[in-house]
Amino acid sequence: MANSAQTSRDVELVARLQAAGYRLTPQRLALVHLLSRDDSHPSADQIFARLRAEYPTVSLATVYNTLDMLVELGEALTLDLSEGCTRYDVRRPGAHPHVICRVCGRVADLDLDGLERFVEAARTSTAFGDLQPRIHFDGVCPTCASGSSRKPEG
Amino acid sequence: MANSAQTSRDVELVARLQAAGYRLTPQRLALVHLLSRDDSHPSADQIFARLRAEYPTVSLATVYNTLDMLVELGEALTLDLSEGCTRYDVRRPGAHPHVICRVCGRVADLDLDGLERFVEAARTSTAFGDLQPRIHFDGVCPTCASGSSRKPEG
DNA sequence: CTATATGCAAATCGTTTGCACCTTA
DNA sequence: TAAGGTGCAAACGATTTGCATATAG
Repeated sequence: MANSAQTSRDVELVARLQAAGYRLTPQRLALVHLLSRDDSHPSADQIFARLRAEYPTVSLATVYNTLDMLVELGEALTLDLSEGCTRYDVRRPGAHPHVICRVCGRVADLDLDGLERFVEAARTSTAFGDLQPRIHFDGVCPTCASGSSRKPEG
Repeated sequence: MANSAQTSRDVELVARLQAAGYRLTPQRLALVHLLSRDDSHPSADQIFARLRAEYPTVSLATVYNTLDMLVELGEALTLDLSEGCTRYDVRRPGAHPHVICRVCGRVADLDLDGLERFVEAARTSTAFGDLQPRIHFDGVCPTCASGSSRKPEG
């Protein structure tokens, strides 16, 4: 247990899984442990690769299964950022805006004043009901903007 | 020409293509004509099917090529709505919010007061630069909410 | 013990690509 | 006629699925 300090999110997730009647398999525990500490908004593939490093027998199918399970429980947020793959936010499962760097793909959470007001404006502007916001901004992160690995403009 | 009345968008697009040095092939003209009148935010597949109805020899590859071309010219907006395929908005190419029905997939444009203010708030809240908003809301359209084809709640 | 998970490999499906043949300008 | 497009079919890559084996409770 030396290298597996637990975060409160970690404990919370395990409790949720158990409460929902899911079996606590080693694969799930390892995944939850990893995800509760990872704020990079990783894709399934990235999660798979990282998990494999400490757990060489896990399969990609199990990663997908567990992610689906977390999404179902409302404990994971899916991000469709037009990259060709879905990325996941397990640390902050409530819907919130993100920024993604169009050069390197880095994703960051965004806390915006006026978000509530904005969503409220949407609710009163459409006949559609039960609205859930999906908000992100494409941009260029400071590292890429400073030309570290690629020029800022084409 | 009886059934091919032109919209101003149609004419505008043809002019843009020509000005950009693209050849005006029959396939491109048919596609542009169709897209400039279609406000359903169709996917490439749907566009392909509709185009085939009047033009049985077009290929899906040409549909993708032409869409890419329009996106490059800034004349088409891509929408990634977590449906497993990209949808396109060629009628209003400027970035704007959308609503999508999570039951039937219908998409509608959304005009929101305070959008500028909101985007401005985002620009001042992150170190990322050159932000482009990607905003949509999942919801339930009036038709689906009224239970026409499925119950509103699980 | 047995319902549930896992791992593997094959299947799916949207999108992209390679290439020989056409066509616009 | 020559640069650029087209259609077809094969290739790709993310995700899903079927199924025999393993295991949590």
